[in-house]
Amino acid sequence: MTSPGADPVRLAVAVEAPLHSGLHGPLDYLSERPLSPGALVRVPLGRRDVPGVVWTTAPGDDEGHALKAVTEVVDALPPLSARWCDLVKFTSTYYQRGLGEVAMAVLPPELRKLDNAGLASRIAKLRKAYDKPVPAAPAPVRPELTSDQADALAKLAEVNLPGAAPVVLLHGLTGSGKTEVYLRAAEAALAAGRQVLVLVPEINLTPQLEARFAERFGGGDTPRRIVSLHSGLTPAQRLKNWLAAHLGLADLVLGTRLAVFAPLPRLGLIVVDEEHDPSFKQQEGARYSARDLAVYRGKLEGSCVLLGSATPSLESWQRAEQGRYLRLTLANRVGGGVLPKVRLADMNLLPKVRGATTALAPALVAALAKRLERGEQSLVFLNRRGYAPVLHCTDCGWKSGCPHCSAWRVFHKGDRTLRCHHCGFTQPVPRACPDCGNLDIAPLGQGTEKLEEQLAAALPGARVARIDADTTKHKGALEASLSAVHAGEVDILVGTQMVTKGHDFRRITLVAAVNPDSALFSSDFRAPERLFSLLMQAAGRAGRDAAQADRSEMWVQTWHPTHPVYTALRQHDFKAFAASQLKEREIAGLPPYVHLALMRAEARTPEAARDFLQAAADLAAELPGANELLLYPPVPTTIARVAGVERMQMLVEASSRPQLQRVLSPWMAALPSLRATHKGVLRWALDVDPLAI
DNA sequence: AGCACGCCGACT
DNA sequence: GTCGGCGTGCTC
Repeated sequence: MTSPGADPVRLAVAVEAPLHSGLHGPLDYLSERPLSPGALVRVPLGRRDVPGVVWTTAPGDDEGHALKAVTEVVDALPPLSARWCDLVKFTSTYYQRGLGEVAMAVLPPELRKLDNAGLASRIAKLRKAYDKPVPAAPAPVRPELTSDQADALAKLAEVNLPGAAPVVLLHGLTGSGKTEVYLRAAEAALAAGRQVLVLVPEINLTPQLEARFAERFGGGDTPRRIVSLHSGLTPAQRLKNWLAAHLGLADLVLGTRLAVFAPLPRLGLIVVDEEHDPSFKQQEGARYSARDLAVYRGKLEGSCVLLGSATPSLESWQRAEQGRYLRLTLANRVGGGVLPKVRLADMNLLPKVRGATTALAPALVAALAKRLERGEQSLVFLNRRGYAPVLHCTDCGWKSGCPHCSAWRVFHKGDRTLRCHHCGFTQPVPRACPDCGNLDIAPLGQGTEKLEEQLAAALPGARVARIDADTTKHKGALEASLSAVHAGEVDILVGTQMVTKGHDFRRITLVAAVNPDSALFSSDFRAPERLFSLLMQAAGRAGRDAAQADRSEMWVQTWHPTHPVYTALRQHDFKAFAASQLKEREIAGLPPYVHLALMRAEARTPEAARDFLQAAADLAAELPGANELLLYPPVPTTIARVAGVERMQMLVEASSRPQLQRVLSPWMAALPSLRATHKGVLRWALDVDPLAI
């Protein structure tokens, strides 16, 4: 193989080597011929043959020990760009995961299995399908811009100069036409010959937005190729779309968080829709925030990043306040519609019946009845499925706990089961109390099943339907329920938060949140922000039809009517809410004023998990820069035991990102040594910038 | 994490 | 005799 005079080249290759193996960073191999960084290869690792990405190359003077040779060079694939490698490297160091692990996790799984020949044939097929002439489609009709949209786009054009790579926060309330701004910004990027990346929080939201982009850019004189990237695609489809992006054949890539790693040779614009959405944070492996990586990638690629939301994250909002992001505002609904009037039902003022407050405020029932009379629809929202969150024995006090988790099992009346929503443990409802035999076991609290009953009882004759994870388990069930709503076969729709996102119910003039207070007292410091966002989103479901907008209402039942969340909601005032929340975060010493990482450990016993975390803290305290950190004592996680595994966590705080980052690498490198002395620990994980603590 | 080696118990 | 249980150790 070796031609005379050609020296072997030494390569550092990023391969998937587990963290605990002690193999960090790329591994060294030899190649008979020079290879460029970003090339896909197969290399021997132990007794296996694994895929890897060439990271760096160096002249081949060997330093003593013999290196193994690369098994295969996947020439068929053009090398990944230096910028792509930079994004992967950043993700690896910032979120503390192995370089190769990150690189392999963000490549399509199918790619790792293919050899040169297989890949070459896929690529050939893909190129042929484009070359094919596209049937002529009518040129798109572009809607007239509102003055808000026109202003925003003018300002965007002012800052989006070549090389400027601005980050723009588009604050636009529901129905104000954010999508049209995305479309126009995309149009400009496409016209300049660049590719556009659009990130959405959920797979369900991709088809809708994809259709909007296809309608605008799929036809006309220069039809554009649009592909989607998310985990719902078949492996073959995902590979195909990924290749189309990488080869520059796709002009628009639309996808969920993993699409932030799509290789795009001519990237010109990144749109992050609903940028505040928690789904952008990956919750396993490298726990990256796709929104934050999009901002980093924009800088890297010299691309404009457009972050859009009706209720921006406080992190993005603060950066806009500081002038680091440009803020553009869409304050009015397209077509002159108004947001529904918000009405608070103060539960403290309701009379008690047999010591208990009625579940539905009479004023809300009256408002629902009015909708029935007028033939309009209502949406009643409760973020808790099942009939009741817990059963209890009125005699001995027994409660329906889960034997494997530190959580209650939920009573589902539909199939008469007790179900644990954390580990899935399900049993038939006992006829009598398992502890004392008493026959009087009663449900406590309220879920969507019960709410459905209560509404039917309060409004005889109303056609009530329920949409939640339980009613939509079977394929097509969600679509069937939604079309029943659209066909006007339902008067009152009961649902969990899955009904609050995206759907365009034209005949709904009332949205009610029955028990939103529960979110206010969760351990999650972002709970008020999330609740506000959720309620704003829910409010946006009402009065979508401009003709009905003025008599649309959002009802909120609450025991805390003076809470800032509800005050701000009533005034539709995100700015005031953000200001008050940021003030609170500053006083409490929470992000974005401090920077956090959360170390979690799982073990058979809480003591083993705690001892491990304590030992990890002792290790951290020895590292240079440790005096800049605040290490909190280990505490049990919110649900301490899930499926028989005990979970503890330890918070690490620093006043700046560099201070935090400085200690993380040596700390994570030192941890595997604790395995020997802490054998009870099943696993540990670090979450940088955790969503909840 | 894989994947193999290795050193003990129950089967054709 | 060997098939296979999973403890232990290694991977540029």
